[in-house]
Amino acid sequence: MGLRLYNTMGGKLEDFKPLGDPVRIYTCGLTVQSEPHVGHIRAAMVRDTLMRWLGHLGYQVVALENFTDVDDKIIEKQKEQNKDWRMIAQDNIDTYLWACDRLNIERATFYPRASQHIQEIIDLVARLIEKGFAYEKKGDVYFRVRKFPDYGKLSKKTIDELMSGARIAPTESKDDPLDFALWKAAKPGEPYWLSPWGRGRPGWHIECSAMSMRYLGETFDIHTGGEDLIFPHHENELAQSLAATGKPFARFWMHNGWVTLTGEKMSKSTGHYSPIKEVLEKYSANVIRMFMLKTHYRKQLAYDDERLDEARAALTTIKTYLDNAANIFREIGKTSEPMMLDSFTEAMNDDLNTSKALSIIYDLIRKGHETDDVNIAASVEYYMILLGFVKESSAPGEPCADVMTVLSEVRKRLHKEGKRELLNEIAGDCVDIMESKGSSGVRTIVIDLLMAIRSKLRKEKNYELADYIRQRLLDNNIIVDDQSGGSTFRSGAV
RNA sequence: GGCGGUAUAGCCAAGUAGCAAGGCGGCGGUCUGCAAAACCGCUAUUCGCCGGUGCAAAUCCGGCUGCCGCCUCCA
Repeated sequence: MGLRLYNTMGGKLEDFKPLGDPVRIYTCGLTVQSEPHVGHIRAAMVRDTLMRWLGHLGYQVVALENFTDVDDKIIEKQKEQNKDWRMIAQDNIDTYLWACDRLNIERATFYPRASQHIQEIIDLVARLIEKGFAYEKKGDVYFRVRKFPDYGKLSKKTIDELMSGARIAPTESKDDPLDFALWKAAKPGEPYWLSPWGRGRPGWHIECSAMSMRYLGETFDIHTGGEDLIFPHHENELAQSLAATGKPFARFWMHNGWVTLTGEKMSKSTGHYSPIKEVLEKYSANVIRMFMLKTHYRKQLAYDDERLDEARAALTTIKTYLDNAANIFREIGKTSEPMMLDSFTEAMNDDLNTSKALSIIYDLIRKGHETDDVNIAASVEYYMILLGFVKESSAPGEPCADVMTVLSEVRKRLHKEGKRELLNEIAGDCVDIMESKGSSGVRTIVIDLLMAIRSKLRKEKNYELADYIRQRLLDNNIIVDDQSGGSTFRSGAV
């Protein structure tokens, strides 16, 4: 059974077969009027997981993620902050991409911006007017919703249902309350571009149609985004695209559940959100990824420090297993045959069931404890990387000032206590360790040396100094574990 | 009001008909100079409530209730 994805259009799981190679994906990115929060990151994480899994299945992927950098809200911000809208947009884009990189979220192939595709937008609007799906009123252009028979199909709404809540803002001059703006006339002081309808700017929705057509073609494979975009954004995007081209638009619509904070949906318009910048100060990329992957992407996800702490604990279990395995096997290496690949594949093929995929990793770890098979450890590592977790490595050149300081303190104390013999042995140990750890970084070598010293001290029952070394390493976030077969160390941070 | 989603152990969370994955926490144990970690074992006779269809239901059908959301800007 191949990949199956839940398609909002149709509301059920469907077999995924791409139109061709590469698979073409469009992700509705941010309207960049304020800082990115955890909810935005979840949407990006879904695209990331999807891209990684498609890559694993052997597909090439071209993914677009847009920035809507000109809209009503950002113009408001410009007035409020007395700061050019372009600078507001750029700041938020910078923060967002910085966060994505920190989180090991694979970059999309392109990040097109609305403001840089005005010509495509104007052309598309003109095309809709020509076909009779749009009309101009006082410099505004509106999409005539009733002209489009399938309107409401994606969001499962009918024209009648929508009518009850529809309203016309006093400034608008639509023929019908349901019609939406494709192009908006500029008011004094607002950014504008010249168009056949006078000075104006794009409405919301039209930029996504214009940019997806420009880069992916009129029909593409998968459209992703947050569930809150289904209506009106995606409904409108779909209507105007279909109306313009007469061809199918996105074949799959994938929508992720939103992130809540204290029980309510995160939303930048209400100010009720956790900025990703702040979250990244408290939690590592891997912890945040674990937090998100533990829950299926279509479900609501409650943001809460307790949940993040729990994710950290869950991640630590895996990390400790891998660290211990690395100590036992010296090197885990890459696996050519990951174990339980069928189960893992089945889980991921089932609409990216990362929750189930993670449970397979834990099953492997339990097996790993029973059998000490290096391929189990290699498999665990393989799956973790496949899910986008960052592998921590002690790369050569890694800063080692912290542990060098500890070593120098220990030497001084040994001098003071007159442990001449031990000091002599250390010189020999140092050479041995360097020879055996050839490819490791200096930091690892220094820690190994400290561990060797400590073992000798423990044999001499000099627990005071042994405990001192353990404490000083802990101060530097290195945890020492004394096990029956010998002592090991691991990094405390995850 | 209309529409959509959701309800599984102390908490989080998979599971769409055949004896309820996994994680966190808790409890007990092994190891141990101490500590920590690690490991092992235990931790839902039951899946919001009521009714129905099946040999069989957390899973299907009907009704009810709670929570969240959309219908206006939102990932």
